Amino acid sequence: MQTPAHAALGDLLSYAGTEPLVPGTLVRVPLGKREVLGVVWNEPVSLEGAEPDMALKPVGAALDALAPLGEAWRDLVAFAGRYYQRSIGEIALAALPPQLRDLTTTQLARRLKRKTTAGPVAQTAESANLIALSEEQTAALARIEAETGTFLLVGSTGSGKTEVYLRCVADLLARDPEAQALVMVPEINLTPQLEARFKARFGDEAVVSLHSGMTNPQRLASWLAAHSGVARIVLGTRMAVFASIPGLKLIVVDEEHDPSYKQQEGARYSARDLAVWRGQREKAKVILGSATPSLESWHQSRPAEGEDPGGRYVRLAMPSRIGAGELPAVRVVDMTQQPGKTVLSAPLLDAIGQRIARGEQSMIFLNRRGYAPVLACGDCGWKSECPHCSAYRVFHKIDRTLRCHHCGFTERVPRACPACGNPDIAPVGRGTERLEEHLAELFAGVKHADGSAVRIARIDADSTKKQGSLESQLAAVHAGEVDVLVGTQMIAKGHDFRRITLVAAVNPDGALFSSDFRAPERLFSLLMQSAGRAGRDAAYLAAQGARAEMWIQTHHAQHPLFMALRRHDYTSFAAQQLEERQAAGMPPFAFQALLRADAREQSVAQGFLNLAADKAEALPGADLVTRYPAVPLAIQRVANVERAQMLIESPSRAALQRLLAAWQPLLHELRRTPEGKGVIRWLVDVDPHSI
DNA sequence: AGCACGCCGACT
DNA sequence: GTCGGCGTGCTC
Repeated sequence: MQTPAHAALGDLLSYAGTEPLVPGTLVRVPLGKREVLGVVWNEPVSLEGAEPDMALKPVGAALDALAPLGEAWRDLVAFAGRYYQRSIGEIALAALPPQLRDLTTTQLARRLKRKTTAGPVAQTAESANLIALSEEQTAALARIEAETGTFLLVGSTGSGKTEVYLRCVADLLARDPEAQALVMVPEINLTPQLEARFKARFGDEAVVSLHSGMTNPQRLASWLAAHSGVARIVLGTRMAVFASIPGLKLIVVDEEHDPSYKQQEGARYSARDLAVWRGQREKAKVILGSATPSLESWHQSRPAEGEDPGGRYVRLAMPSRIGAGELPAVRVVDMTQQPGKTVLSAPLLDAIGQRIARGEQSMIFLNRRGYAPVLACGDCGWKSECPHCSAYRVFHKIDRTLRCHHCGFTERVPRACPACGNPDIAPVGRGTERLEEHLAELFAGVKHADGSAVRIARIDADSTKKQGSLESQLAAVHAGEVDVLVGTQMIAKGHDFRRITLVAAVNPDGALFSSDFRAPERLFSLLMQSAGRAGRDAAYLAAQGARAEMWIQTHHAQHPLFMALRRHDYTSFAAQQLEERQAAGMPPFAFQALLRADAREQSVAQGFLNLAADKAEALPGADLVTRYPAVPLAIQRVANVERAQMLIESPSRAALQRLLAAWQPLLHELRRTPEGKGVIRWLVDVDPHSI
């Protein structure tokens, strides 16, 4: 009998019981002074005749009103624990709804009584009059129906990927009355609209959501519905990959390239990768959908050629837009040809002005919140550094504060330079607030035909802090109450704005020469996705006689990334990136992990990592795994904690896994030695996203 | 992760 | 003289 556990606690704990319990049964067990939730993990072992080396505590009450968690689920949890170097207990506990932890057996029984029968999926109004599929959709659907395994559905924005998901789910549910489907999206913001679409098609009863924005009782209810089979469709964010879904036959991972699928704290799992594993384990089909797939998935779906045996995913292409205009024309403005300090180039301003005149909307991206990223003194060189982090505090003009985006440290803006008293301290660079202000000044004199003023709006993490404010701001845009929308990448995802005919990225150059080798991939995908926001409604475009445009302002107009973007050519961009990755021996041609350590002193953190690397020398798999020297993180200090990391890389995933598994106990041990003294925490990040 | 035990500063 | 700070250690 076993319980969940944490960190240094052995993976599984043993308890004594009088009745044999089926693996997967939820139980309450004593742990120290507390009673906690546990999951029976293995078949019970008889201790008759054997002398126990430790007094076992008795297992507590079983939550037997609930069906035991299935073997497939336990395998998934065990695999995730193994692969991402965490204890089974940590994964299992994170996978279960929090409320299950403090519910008594009787409370649970009461909740279960409410609803336990899976109703037939209702024929709803919408499903009666479906529009015809395009040829591409029909072809993709036919192959998904005919084949098994993992599919990579490559469809441009507006090609109707969601409709393909809906049809696959519909076919599955109609064919198999027990079957269930899991549909994942990268962000919470995207769940309401997807939920609405699925409920319109399949009825309210059949669909539940699972994401961290839900209250505990809601999560428990959804989880129970999935576990009992009542819910035929489970929608959710990355956490949903761990839901207990006994009838699972289909998994959809929408926008599979999205970095949000990778958990960035605790157990650092990739929900997309686990979805593929889970699909294989449970013989469920997996559909990975994207307009710009991750290079990993793209590589996995390569067609066989010559010696190359090809990838393991079936690649399905849907290049055409449906019911939407053609893809927007991409205009690249060479900022080296513009007057110095130009923020918005004349041709871009002109294009925005024309749209305002026609009553169309424009959207401008700037991936930087606040008014200015730095405040600086021209006399003494003082800059708005954060006293606790190796980063500048951002100037937020709205509430006159300097805010550190890393540790949250906030102060009122000083009246004069804190170092030399010079009253003339100035913002350097620009964020969304300043861009919004700039636009308002530029268009202050411009009026609509009816004499009303031009309306500029801003959507970013600051403007949407309040509950529901994102929704209301989006609604204002939909209602046509906004002419120009400024925002961070928050507005690049999802949302169909029918009247937006121009999208602009005003300063995307940062990612071109980033030290992170994935930065170009992310930028390309973000720009493609942004371009996809424009001209989504063909009828509107036709009525306006307009063509949608995507504008890029750059100092590197000849960069191959922009060249490919102009042609909407993901394929050649991916080919070029993969070639570079292969030449440099980087993912997907190699497998990586990061070992990270935090300490008060950088030298302590690095010392711990380097010593750990020495210890790894003798471990199995070490000869196939490269360990690089420990280095400080890009933002070295956050909240007065120094951070260091070490990259570990191997052409063999198995060798990397073997080494990490053997390393784990040594690392725990090392922390107890004098060298590990000052280490605040350490962690392993398998398949890290940013390095 | 909790929740103990355990040894040093400002309060009834 | 105690209340309480969080450093270190244990939980089948």
